Amino acid sequence: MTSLKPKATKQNIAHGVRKRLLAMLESETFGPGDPLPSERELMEMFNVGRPAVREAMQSLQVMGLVEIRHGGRAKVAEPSLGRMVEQIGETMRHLLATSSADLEHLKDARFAFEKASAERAARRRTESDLQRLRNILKLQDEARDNMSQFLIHDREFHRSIAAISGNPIYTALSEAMFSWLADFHIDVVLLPGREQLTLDEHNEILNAIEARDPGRAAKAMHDHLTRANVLYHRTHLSSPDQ
Amino acid sequence: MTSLKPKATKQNIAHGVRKRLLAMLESETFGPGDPLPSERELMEMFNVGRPAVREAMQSLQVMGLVEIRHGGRAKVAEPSLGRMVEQIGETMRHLLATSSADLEHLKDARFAFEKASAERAARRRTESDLQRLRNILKLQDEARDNMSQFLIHDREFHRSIAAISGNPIYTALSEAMFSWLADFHIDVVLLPGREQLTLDEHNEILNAIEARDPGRAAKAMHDHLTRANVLYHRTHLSSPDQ
DNA sequence: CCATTATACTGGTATGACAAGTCTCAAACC
DNA sequence: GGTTTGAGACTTGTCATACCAGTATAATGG
Repeated sequence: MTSLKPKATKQNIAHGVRKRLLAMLESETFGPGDPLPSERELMEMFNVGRPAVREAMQSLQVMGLVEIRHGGRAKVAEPSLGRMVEQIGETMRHLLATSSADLEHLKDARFAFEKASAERAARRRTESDLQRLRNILKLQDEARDNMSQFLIHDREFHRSIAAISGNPIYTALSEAMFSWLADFHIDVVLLPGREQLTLDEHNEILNAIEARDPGRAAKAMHDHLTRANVLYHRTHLSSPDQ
Repeated sequence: MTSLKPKATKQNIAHGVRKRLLAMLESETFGPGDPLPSERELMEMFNVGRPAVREAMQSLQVMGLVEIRHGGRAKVAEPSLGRMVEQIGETMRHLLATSSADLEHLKDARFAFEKASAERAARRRTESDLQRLRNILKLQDEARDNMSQFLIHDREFHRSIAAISGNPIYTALSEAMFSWLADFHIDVVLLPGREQLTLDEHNEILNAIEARDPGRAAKAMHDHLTRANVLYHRTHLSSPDQ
């Protein structure tokens, strides 16, 4: 018997079961919403114990590929970027909680991303896009006395700019970065008493996008985020910015 | 009957256990490398059964926060971006396998990311950075007859450009996007017989970075990726499935 | 002293039992 | 007839137990 085994026993049984289940999900036999076989059926199907099946299913749930409900059969979930973001959200929260350096890196990455997003929006925006942005800004203006509501519209403004790209990855990333940073009370853009400044900057971004001027849009976004970040540091840390 | 519940009930016991374990990991009592209590100890500690403990630990392993070895105690892992990428790698693979549209979106996002990366590299590059890039290009040139080796150096070239940013998020994302796309035989940049073209384009990117010309670097990167993508489409359109 | 082995750990898996939630469908009610 | 309700048969959730399979460590023999 040759000792050349390219596969051997990968890690554990559950891992093998997950692979087979993944193959099933990628085949044509299962589509989003379809119910999966019960755990008992699967353990007979794969000749493994229930723990192995449960572990594999649990793993698939964490991956966002199936939806498990107590008492009912698991259903095939529709793969979505939003679910993936949810998947790594808690991990990211833990990472940021234990490493303040990574928090700065994430803020920096968001800068670059939002700038690219604004540039792209300035190139691709349609009339309806502008209409939506204007509406959001109007709602945000009306909510300037309601901090939490004001923040919701702020988030929506950035999200919509990302959405104009037409690439759902942009939207998901915008949404994700915002919520990750918000978890750490870094509202990125907002400070009490500065609502008017935020609104003015948003307006400048909107004008640049309306004018189809990518460079101006990028600069407006950059100034917007930089100003907020500097203010944040001065207020919370009193430490100079790079 | 008014049913106003602030979602106090946990999903399941394992979820609660995971939360308590997470709190332990974020406290000062545990640092990277420290061994965790055994499953038996944890089930006594939390007054739950072993499945609940196992499920929670499994979840933490998927999140990349602990390392579980058969026969030994679990250890606290050092949180890292690389591990997070690994975490969502398989999910991403599945997502791309079931949605060809998202594949295009990912390629598009990579374009924008690599452009921003090149811009930033042109602004921040040091002499040692240039030295490293030149060395990689030299190795890639020498490996032009070895396709797999050629590709490794290609990957390293892009990774190094991202690394110049000084932000590990850039590096991790560059690595991740490259490997995700590579899984689908989209080598993004490489086609047999076009090695010299790839080398020339890499050289132009390097020159732009050396000249500290962000715009030129971005354009060079854009042309590089666009050319590769167009070639890819043309090749696969005219040839049957492979 | 070092290498080897025996043993007491650890996690991995299987099984059975029961609790708790969900679904189905037929009986009961209006 | 149409709607509600509730019993029963599913399902997953959890636990307890036992045993298998690796690992680490102490005891043992050179």
